[in-house]
Amino acid sequence: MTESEFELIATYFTERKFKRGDYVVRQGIKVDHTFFVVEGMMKLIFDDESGKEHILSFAMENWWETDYLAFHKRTQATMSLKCLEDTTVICLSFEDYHNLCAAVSKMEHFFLNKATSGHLASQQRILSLLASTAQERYFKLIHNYPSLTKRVSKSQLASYLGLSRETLSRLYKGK
Amino acid sequence: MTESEFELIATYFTERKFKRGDYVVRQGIKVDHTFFVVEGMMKLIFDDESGKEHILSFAMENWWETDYLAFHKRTQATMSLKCLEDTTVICLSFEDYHNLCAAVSKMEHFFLNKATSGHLASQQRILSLLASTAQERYFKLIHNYPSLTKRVSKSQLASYLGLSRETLSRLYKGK
DNA sequence: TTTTACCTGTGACCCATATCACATTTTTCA
DNA sequence: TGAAAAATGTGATATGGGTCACAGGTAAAA
Repeated sequence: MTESEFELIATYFTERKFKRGDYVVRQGIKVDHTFFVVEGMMKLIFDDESGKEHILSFAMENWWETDYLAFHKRTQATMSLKCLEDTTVICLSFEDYHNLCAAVSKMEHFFLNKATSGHLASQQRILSLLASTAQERYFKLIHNYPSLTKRVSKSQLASYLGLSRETLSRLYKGK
Repeated sequence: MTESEFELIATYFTERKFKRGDYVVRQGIKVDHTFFVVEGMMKLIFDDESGKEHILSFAMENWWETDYLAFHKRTQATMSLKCLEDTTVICLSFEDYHNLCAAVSKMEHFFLNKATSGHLASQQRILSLLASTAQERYFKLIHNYPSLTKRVSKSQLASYLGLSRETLSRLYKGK
């Protein structure tokens, strides 16, 4: 990517800073942007009717995240994006996302790669939900993302894995 | 899309026909192609150590499917793609996939859309595995894909939903 | 530094779903 | 068309993981 391409691309972006606990996207509110994490960490969550929170993903440095369904369908969020740490993001609006793809085919290629690997990762997660026990899923997670387990609480991990914090706590007796 | 674009694109594709029960991709064998379903139906499955089959997706007409992880990483399949009906597919090799994207930016755009919607669908499925009961998942499925439930057996649906066929059978007493 | 909120572990008990076993019906294809 | 294979329903029983409850620990914020 050349200097001039980089400068062009930079004009599409806006930087914003959030505090731990802040919502970047909130359930019920229209989603106009997708966000790139420069520094910090967020979680993409769904709060169900019973008040339970489910974690769809953790977004760390260099990840793009938003409520993609709402972003692409131009609707209200059904999920929220909440900061687990003070976080700096770069914002890209829906319009600019498409303008950028049209203007710079390298960016379209880049987003294709992102979408593909996102799809792959989700598929692997579905597989582990279908085929693995709670224990296997937990050990696979700490094996594949050791840094994650150092940055988030056990309760958060439990919610990501789809189990109760009590059950997670019982999985590593003496481990 | 113009006539000449269409003709160019067509040169990248090869048609193949398979019988019900045939494997299009087989666990352990290198994956060189992605497949577009012209007619028929396939399932993407993972067979675990205990011999249990898990269904990752059903590929019906107009869907692209393969073991994407193996396809993109240029490795052996960890999943299989098996025909549920006699099926006609169009094959696109890894090389041609990239050549085509580079040659025809509309195709790259098209694949970006596919990957994005694939990612969205997977995310919704993860959410339903995390947040919904077996019953809710089953009723959501027949609501969202009524045609699917008419083409595949209950055991296959159970496997897709991540539950035993016995449990599925007990979910619709009087329904 | 103190207060307050959040996080973690653990026991007791419960329930949704799995497993096993068997009978019956439906579909496939030779 | 007839035999073999696959799909389905249903009872009995087992179990992984959830829920509730409480206590002690750790971190954040005023």
